[in-house]
Amino acid sequence: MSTIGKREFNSSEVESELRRGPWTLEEDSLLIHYIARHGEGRWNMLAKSAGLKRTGKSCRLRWLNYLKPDIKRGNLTPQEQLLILELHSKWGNRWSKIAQHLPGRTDNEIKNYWRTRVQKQARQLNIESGSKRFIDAVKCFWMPRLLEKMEQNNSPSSHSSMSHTMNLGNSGEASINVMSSSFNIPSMSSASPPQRGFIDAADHCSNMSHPINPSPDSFQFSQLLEISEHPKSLPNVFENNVYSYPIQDNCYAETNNYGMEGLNMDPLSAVETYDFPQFDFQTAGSGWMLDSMGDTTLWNMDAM
DNA sequence: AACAGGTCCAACCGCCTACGC
DNA sequence: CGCGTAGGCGGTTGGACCTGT
Repeated sequence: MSTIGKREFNSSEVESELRRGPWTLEEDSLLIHYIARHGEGRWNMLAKSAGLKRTGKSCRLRWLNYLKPDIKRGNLTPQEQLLILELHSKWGNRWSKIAQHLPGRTDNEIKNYWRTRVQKQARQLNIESGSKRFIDAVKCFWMPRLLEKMEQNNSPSSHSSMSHTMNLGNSGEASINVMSSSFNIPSMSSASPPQRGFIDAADHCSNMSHPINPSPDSFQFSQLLEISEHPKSLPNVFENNVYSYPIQDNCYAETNNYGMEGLNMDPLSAVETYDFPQFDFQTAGSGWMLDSMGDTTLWNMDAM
């Protein structure tokens, strides 16, 4: 056994001079060209045949997370963030499963997003990120805000709601248009007494019990996104800001109108009327959530 | 300019499962 | 059934980069 840097290597690793750490352009090129000619799979053999001094695992990871042509780069869109939040509330840390529903995004990227942004957010709010409270808080506050942001991005000069229909295709695939103004998120200014905080609002959300079919007066976001655990095909999820998922054949019937008249989505009335007695962030001012939505990423709490 | 602390993400690690023998 | 191997997954880490002082 010998030591290189902080890590110990066994003799076979040293003998075969396996490389570790960042990939060089030359290595990337070797891998890309080899896969272009011979395809993916049999990674250990591939590594040897391609002349790479890397483990098969390392090659696979490099290809899947970085080199594959359809990998999307750059910040996650609000739509993608929204979908991650929803899917995580549904499936937990099943990153690869979640990634299947975000074409071009890798499980690693989603995992990193969750750990660096979402968990950080939860820490700052003193909520366990996997807890029901946090999920409820996400559904009550951040999902509506993301939806609003999506709407703003979609039609920056208008406050009109996006059009929303759902088309069930022949193959069991459906496109779901999201009508942000159609969510009956409990209005904080009316449904909750003053001086109640973020957590209480989350509790309020969690106390809403709904049947599978949304009623005009009550609807939870998760009911909108009944996504098949076994997609029949990789969907183009966010084309033209329209959700498009393969869904189970027997779900959804009435989705184009949730009767959300009177919904109070005004962030000021929803948030500013509250202080947050349980959290330190109340000292940051009442515009914290607005500030957090000012960036392209939801979880920018620098303003706090 | 220099430094410290924080953030982000590519890459690695260990564990698990599937599969072939 | 037991064993070895490959591939896949989620968790963790190292270091480059960014930001504030």
